[in-house]
Amino acid sequence: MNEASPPAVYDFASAEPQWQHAWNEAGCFAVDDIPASDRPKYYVLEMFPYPSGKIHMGHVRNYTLGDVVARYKRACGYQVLHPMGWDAFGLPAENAARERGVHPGEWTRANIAAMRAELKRMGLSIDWRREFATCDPEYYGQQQRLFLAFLAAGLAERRESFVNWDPVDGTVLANEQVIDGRGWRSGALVEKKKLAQWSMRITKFAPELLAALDGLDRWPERVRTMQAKWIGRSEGARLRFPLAAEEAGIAEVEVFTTRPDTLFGMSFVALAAEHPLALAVAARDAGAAAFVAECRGLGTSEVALEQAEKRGYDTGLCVRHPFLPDQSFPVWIANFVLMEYGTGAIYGCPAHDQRDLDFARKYGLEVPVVVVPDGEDPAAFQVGERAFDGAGRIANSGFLDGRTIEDAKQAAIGRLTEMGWGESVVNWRLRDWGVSRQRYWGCPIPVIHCGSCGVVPVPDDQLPLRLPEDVTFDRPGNPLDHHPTWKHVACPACGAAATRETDTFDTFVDSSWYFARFCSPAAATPTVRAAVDGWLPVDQYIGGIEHAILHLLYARFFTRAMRASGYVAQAEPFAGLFTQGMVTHASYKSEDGRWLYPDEVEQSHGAAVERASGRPVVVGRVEAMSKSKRNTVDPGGIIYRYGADTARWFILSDNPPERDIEWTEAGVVGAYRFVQRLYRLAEPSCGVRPEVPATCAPEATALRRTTHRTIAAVTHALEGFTFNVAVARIYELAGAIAESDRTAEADGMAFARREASEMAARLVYPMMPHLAEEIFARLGGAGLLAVQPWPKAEPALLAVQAVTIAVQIMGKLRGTIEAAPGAPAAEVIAAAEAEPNVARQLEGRRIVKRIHVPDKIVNFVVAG
RNA sequence: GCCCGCCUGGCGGAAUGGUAGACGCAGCGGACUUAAAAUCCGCAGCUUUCGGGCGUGCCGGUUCAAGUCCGGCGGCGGGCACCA
Repeated sequence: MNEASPPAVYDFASAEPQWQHAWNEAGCFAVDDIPASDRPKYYVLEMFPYPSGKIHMGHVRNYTLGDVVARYKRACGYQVLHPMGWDAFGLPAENAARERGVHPGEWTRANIAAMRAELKRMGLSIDWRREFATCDPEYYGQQQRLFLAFLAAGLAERRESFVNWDPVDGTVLANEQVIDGRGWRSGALVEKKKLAQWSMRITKFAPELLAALDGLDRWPERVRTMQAKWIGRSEGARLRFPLAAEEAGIAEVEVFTTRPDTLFGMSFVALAAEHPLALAVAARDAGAAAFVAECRGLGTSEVALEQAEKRGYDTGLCVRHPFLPDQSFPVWIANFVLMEYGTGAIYGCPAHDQRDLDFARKYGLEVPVVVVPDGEDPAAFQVGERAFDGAGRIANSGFLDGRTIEDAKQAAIGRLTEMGWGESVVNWRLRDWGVSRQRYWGCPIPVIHCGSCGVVPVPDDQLPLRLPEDVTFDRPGNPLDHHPTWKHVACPACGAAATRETDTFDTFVDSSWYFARFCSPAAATPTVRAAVDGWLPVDQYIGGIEHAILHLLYARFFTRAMRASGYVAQAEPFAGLFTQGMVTHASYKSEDGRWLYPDEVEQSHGAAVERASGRPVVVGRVEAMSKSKRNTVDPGGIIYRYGADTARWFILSDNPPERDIEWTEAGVVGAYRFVQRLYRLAEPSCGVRPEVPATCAPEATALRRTTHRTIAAVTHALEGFTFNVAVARIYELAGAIAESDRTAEADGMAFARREASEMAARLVYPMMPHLAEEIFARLGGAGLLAVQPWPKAEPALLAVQAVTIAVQIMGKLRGTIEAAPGAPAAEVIAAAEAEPNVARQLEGRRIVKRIHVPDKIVNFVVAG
């Protein structure tokens, strides 16, 4: 180092493409459709991207995390399936078509090409031969085949129903896609509309989708809870109240309740506005019709948000009561009753349900108390403005009096069943999944509507049913429907003139089985059993928490439906799930209120100013990167300036992967410095091929211990998904290598230093693969690091020679002593008592108890 | 309203009930340099009469020992929400 040689600089710009090329040439990341039997398999998958045109930092994080797992598992001897594809259907392509006159397919393909190039520059260990886009007819044709199988199996059906209509996007939305009463994409208030549309019978699997959550022990608890709540199992009773007089042929009202114990506390029945009986009344009663129309126009969620006011309309109808034959109860239409849940009708028990109480107070209905808290007088207990829904005893309820709530539920259901008025039932919150979308850029639903044959599947030999290319976007609505010829066909069954279904699938259908298709992406059938049965389930799935319900639930359903149709053996698609945090950044606003990109801002004299004008900038909060706030950083630019490894290293440093991470320029520069430092640290060992030394100086042994402890620690951290800790341990090893420079001449040090450098490269490989290959090659390593096995720590070097034992008095640290590992208690305690500071403090005090935890701690408990 | 998670230096964070603050960022000091950058080395929770005292949101408990376990409170974040 004394020579005036310029410090080595790692030229990532030439090294990164070179190593990517080398991996590609060697086929390091390719696996077969049918996994080989000689090694265990591991399927790593990151949620595939929508091809918007550019990758963003969320992608960088997602795919880096997956790549660390893939490269690590490969080194551990697994054959690793790590594919990439494109969630390529969807509305943005149609919007681009409307705005710029470019065909959605062309726009999408161009975006895919741009993003593929960016992802490749990240150096991901992906088997690119498996790449596909969901808009490829070869993919969506197989999806059509799956759908027809589901149709035949009764897992898909066409149904006339109220749907969520997004007036801005001009399409139907699934319940899952309505958030706070607004469309998840457009943000428009959703309307209710009755339409015939296709739906997937996800409710058929509700019990098993719920039960199987328990087995997903490598899923975050949070996601499992969210799904469980969404599926929403509740036990209760269904019961039928006969109407005092029939209305339009309707003789009774069926309700669902979880509180049959409070049946004696009933004071009314309430119907949803869309309930058949409500509609029947509305048909003859103008007041009812007006109220029903009002409820429908508002949308239930809007009411909840804006006013939360209970409103109703008295139909004038009455029902009889199973246990109170002498009384009758009024039937109301109420705005707080949901047609989608239960039976669309409830019985009101105001004393013990807050909503019912609000309603009863407003309309002057009775409030009979039937549950009394322990210690209260049943005759005197009254309910004010708060309903009582706590524990207590049943009262004023005939045969139920004195029972607990649970007992009373059973007794009431038993009596109802005997009387034939009702029965116990399990109700689910989950609704069937409406998949029809009135869109062009999606997978065509492969059915034909024939006047005489009804719904006829498109014959298998006509799949894929392709989208027509020649469509126009010059008017609102569905271009497929407007197409002059596409929808007109002869019925495959009878030959008569018929029309094609012009709706396409919700794009969530496309992403519900892509993980299965990756196993055999070119197959002439949706799946190849030996391939999917060999590779599935995905061992580690990685993506954002925002898909905790929608995508993950649909994929779970789809896998079950595929199993029922014989396409896979597995019921669960994802054995392990990891939800990553978001990438955040400070946001900036100019004086005149424009959002500024971080690139437009610079630091000047400790204050942020606008680069172009020098004007001060308001620094806003650190939040998720978003285009609207312009607080985004383009990964492409970062990779160009600092290299892929720097970007990967930064995004793995500091934060645990599940937590949000703040992207900072300083952090990136820090990561880049480490890339260069590690490269420089290895330099003295380049070309050195020392034998295992006969004797090692203590310094050399110490370095070797650090090296092997780091191997163990990094391995442990990678296994536990605590990549930030792995990063920290590698920093420590780098520090140890740097320190060893001072004793480079000691016995065995050349060997120890070379070993440390090589191990640093090998340990850093999953995270910074290009740099690792470069260092490994310069050290004289044979072949590609990408095919090297994961290093193993030598147990002899992990064994500690001496331990530092903390000495406490009454739990407070008073000193430390060195001891041999496993030293006998008496010896250690004696040494602890002799420690000068400890001895001084123990003077004149009586030791009551001596606690000795081997190799850890000694604690003296003293009197007084 | 209900459910879940989180709360540790200036900042991100580390810590199988056993020496709190590893590692990094920012900071400070030094070396090298005409100088700066880069690099390298070092310091660093607060406080102190230099013995020590205080310290992981707050209050209490269990324990020889609590960031960690238990109970309560507060704050922040997220999810669900007229679900009968």
